[in-house]
Amino acid sequence: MSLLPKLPIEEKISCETCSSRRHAWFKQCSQKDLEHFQLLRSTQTTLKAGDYLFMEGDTPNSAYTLQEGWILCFKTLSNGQRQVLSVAFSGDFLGYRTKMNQAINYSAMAVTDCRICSFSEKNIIQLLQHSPELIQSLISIQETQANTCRTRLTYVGQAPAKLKLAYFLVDILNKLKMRGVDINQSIDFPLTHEDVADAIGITSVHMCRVAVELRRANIVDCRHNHIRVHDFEALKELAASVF
Amino acid sequence: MSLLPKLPIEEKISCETCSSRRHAWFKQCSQKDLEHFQLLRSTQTTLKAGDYLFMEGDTPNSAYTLQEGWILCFKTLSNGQRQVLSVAFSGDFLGYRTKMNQAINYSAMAVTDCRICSFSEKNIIQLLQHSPELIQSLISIQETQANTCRTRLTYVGQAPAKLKLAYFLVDILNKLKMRGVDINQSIDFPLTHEDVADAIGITSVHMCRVAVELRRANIVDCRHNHIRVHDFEALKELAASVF
DNA sequence: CGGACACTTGAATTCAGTCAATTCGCGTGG
DNA sequence: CCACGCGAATTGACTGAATTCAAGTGTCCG
Repeated sequence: MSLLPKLPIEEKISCETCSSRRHAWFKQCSQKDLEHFQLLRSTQTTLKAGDYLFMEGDTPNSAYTLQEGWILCFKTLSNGQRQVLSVAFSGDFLGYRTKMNQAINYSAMAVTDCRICSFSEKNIIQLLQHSPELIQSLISIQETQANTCRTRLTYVGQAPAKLKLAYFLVDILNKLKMRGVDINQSIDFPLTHEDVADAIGITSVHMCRVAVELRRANIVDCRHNHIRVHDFEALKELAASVF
Repeated sequence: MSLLPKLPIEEKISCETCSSRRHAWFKQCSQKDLEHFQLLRSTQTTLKAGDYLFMEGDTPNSAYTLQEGWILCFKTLSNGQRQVLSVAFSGDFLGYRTKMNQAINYSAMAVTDCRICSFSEKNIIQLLQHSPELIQSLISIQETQANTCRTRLTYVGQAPAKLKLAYFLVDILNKLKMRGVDINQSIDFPLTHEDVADAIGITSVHMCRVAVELRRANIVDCRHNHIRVHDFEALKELAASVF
């Protein structure tokens, strides 16, 4: 069995019942707006683990709301290294550019099977014209993404590896928690040591050493597609010690 | 004499004649809109080198357009280290948040004397309601800032010190060039080695070593408030080799 | 049960950090 | 105009965190 249950090619899910709704672009919409919103949804698709939603240099004419699954956004360097920019979860909005005909400058790859909702440029423009709250929400999403990136830049630039890892994990655990995951038991965690290493700017070998250290300290055990938090308080304390 | 001529406490400059206009939020405004814009400008102020525009944790009720001068945005860590997030120039828009009553999570400090144009939250809201192009422009500004941050994160996380420095300098030189500075001669450069080091995630001692290396290679000489580019092509080539 | 990939570990190396001592350059005040 | 003082830049010696290389071992999944 794969990590997460394969997503059936199922009937389209309505916006109203979509599990990602609480975290998505349209979280503040009224019932009436939601109906309109749904009409302008272009397509609903699935990705298999390993598939790209888009690649650096692509010019996708849509933006995407991730309904279910994990997606990794990253930039690739000329020497083949990656910098993971963000991990996207249910509700996250990806691929939007002010000018959709301009190339996107990072890649997005599914790390698990995913279900995704697409909006064409045309429909996005119509939605934005229709609803001022959606504009507000879009600006707010961009702001959040920028803040996350600034924070990441800060700890990647300045903190030692152990704290980078702690901060990164707390960040992800909080997001999972908000989505109803019980972090007191073993959780599906589809990122490899290498994925995490690329996110916090260290090598996978060093990532492993630091991971071992946190495990031996009985704080958190993170490997083989699972994470088990033994002492969230201690982990949060480590993370908090950065700022 | 100070690095840059002291800014006289002069008469308010009109938006129309403001030197930052070409790079600013309102760069696409019509003549008519510009007049309206100017009416809603709240105040025009000056900062002395070293002054804070705002500090992490503040809740300024205005956003700012930098008219003239250099401003450094940075986050501070608990151990006293800084991560410089961006260097702002003429035309850059600072301090905006979707909810202006929420605290800002980084600081902005003048590194030279600056002239600044403020917009109160109330007036920003009115401007945005008045002009859809301003909304568009705001989203576009946010997008650019996020892209810059993602790029910085990538090279800070993955590149060796020499390439980080090259990329950072090319970035700044390009911005200066866009603002009409002739980069073929010695240029005012008010950042210390320490400022640059904090931007690219290394120590000032190591920054110095790398700076010496680039100088000995006859590529660029950067110290004591001046930068002199000897071989911009070579510098750009170094920077380009990151991605 | 076997193959692939993820993870682990050790040893050697290297890039960058730390500490400390000068030197340099600029602005101030005599 | 020169001397002084201070912050910035430089240098050397040493330390240390993280990388590299290489050889395992463990786990998952078909």
